[in-house]
Amino acid sequence: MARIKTEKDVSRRDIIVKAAAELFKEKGYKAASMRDLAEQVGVEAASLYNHIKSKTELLHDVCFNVANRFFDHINELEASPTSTLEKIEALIRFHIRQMIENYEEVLVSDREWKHLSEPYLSNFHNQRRNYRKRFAGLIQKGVDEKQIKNIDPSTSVLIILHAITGIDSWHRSVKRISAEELEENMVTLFVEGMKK
Amino acid sequence: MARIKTEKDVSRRDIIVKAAAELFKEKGYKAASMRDLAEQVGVEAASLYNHIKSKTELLHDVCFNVANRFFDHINELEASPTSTLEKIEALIRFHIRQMIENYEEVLVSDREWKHLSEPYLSNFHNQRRNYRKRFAGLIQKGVDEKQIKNIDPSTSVLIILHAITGIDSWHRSVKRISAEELEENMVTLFVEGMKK
DNA sequence: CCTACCGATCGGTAGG
DNA sequence: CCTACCGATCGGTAGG
Repeated sequence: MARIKTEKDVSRRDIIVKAAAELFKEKGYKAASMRDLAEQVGVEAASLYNHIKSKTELLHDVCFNVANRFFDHINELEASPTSTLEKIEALIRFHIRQMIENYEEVLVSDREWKHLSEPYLSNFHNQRRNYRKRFAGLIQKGVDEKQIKNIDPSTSVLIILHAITGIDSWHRSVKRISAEELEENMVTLFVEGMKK
Repeated sequence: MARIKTEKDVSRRDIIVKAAAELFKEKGYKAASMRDLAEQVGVEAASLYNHIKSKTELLHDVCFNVANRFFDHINELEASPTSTLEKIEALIRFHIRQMIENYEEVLVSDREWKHLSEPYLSNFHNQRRNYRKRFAGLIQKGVDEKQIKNIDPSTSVLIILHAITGIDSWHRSVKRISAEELEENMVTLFVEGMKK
């Protein structure tokens, strides 16, 4: 008789993936051991394998969850009837919010994806380049429309994306400014900095 | 009879440290093995230990070399008779140039320092916080002098520093813009973005 | 600088 | 979900 997946199976797995994201973020993928993860979840290391296939599968899940979220957003955005500058601002705001609400997964996806194994490694790498190319395309359009200073689009994308991942320390900051303030601070620095 | 260090000893060690920086940058500290490093240097793994004490010592060397360079610079800068805005711009330009000329060491120092062991870990961590506090202090001063928009200084420092480390991909970029263009692009985005 | 080898730790499996 | 355990790989040492 085939085993039927209960809801408990699903949520148990989700707990493991979430804990893995935290652990990978804190220690890095290689330095985080399955025994660490098991301890955090409250089981023996061997028991994890009733819910997952491998350590690399955990990394895969985190990376592609994040990637899919960003792709869904940029697909929607490109189809929307807004101005180029509005699209760029929306893209920046989405990245900031993802970092605020979801920073562990986002950081793991950003920093640890190189530890993926093939064919997922190439796949992820290509998606990443595609996304950045589309982002740069929007900035190029803004330059062409003379709404944005004459800056190099792909460099700007790199700078902006890395700047946003930089706010991870904000989470641990003692005298925290609010998420709203943070977002406005960043948009000021970038969008105003780019505008003609 | 005590062994006397010849010049060849010194340069051999330097070669190992340099190769370690490249390897740590490429694979991450944990994923880079001493056997990888030995292969790159062209000896057996055991032979490395005639020149170094441990793997962690290599990381220590890279991290503190970089940290010292930045500290020397900010010390000199703070003592110089220039305006606040000039100091901030000089600081940004120094970071950019370090990334362009020296990016492997800088990136390892930035990304892998958490794998240092005590007491160096705490030491490095404190230095890092001190440096950023002084950088934020300069921005605060710029705000007080009404030369800079009313942004949160410590958030701005985070954003700026991460943005600059973001240009590491620029090294691998196909249609490279020049280092000078890159620097001007970044200064445009930041300094202009901050100015009132 | 090499050969030989160590104890520890890793991801993962067998079997219940 | 656990106990018991595997082969591989790690950083590092001994001895020459």
